[in-house]
Amino acid sequence: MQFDDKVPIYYQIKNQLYHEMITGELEPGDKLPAVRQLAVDMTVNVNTIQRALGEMITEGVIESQRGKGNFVTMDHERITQLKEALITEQLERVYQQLHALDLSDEDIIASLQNFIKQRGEQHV
Amino acid sequence: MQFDDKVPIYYQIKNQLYHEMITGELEPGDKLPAVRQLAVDMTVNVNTIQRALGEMITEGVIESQRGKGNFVTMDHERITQLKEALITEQLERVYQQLHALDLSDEDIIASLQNFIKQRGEQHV
DNA sequence: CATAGTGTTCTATTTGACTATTACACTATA
DNA sequence: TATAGTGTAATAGTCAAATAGAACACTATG
Repeated sequence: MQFDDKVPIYYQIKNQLYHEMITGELEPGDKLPAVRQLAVDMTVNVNTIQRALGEMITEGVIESQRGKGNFVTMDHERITQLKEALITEQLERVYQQLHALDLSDEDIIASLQNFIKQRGEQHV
Repeated sequence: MQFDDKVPIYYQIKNQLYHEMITGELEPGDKLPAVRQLAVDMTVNVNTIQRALGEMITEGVIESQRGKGNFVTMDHERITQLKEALITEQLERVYQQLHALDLSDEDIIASLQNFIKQRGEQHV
């Protein structure tokens, strides 16, 4: 896995796992790979995995069972909330940033539409 | 100035200065505040300012004159390129992130439009 | 009950970011 | 030419993130 060296790795791991939970790659009740396996997969130290999981356990999206493994919460509602929160967070950020670059609301939408359009043309 | 503790401060300072150059708060040829003044304004150490400016000097957007001060490049073209690059960077990132959250191209545009609409209603 | 597979905890070490402080180099000007 | 205002550089110290490695606690199972 490749990381952005401007953001803590444990933080990026959290986001990665969030994504898997939201896209359904990981479903409620699913068992996560063992921490040592995750560490290997992500070419990262076990402690770093533990740090990411620790926060997610505190947040209630993952439940840990000593000796058994780590499991995605059965609380579907929580996953839904998580997705909404992540989306809003992203939109909020890009809005703030582009607004700071002097783009109006209309400019922002137009530039995104244009970006996606061009992207579509490139990736055919 | 408030910083996001997930990203290096010197990096956020660079972005702040970029923004000022792009919005016209700082124009080509303008003299920047003295490094010690910037340090006070941003409640940050001089070395941290220096680190940010150092990179911007390397990039060619700021020119330093020992004993005189730091100045925004006279190269308008460079500023324009900078703005384009920053916008694309933001769009690229939000697109990747929302795409990873299973949103289609249409979903992404719709959610942004909806976000801006709701925001407009709130901030009246 | 031994063993393998889990999560958990702890200590030690390294690295990058940031701060604090001081000194140095150059420019403008009273 | 002295002084104030600038950028530049160097040293030392603190802190958080990450790594490495070991040990411990619990569960399942042959």
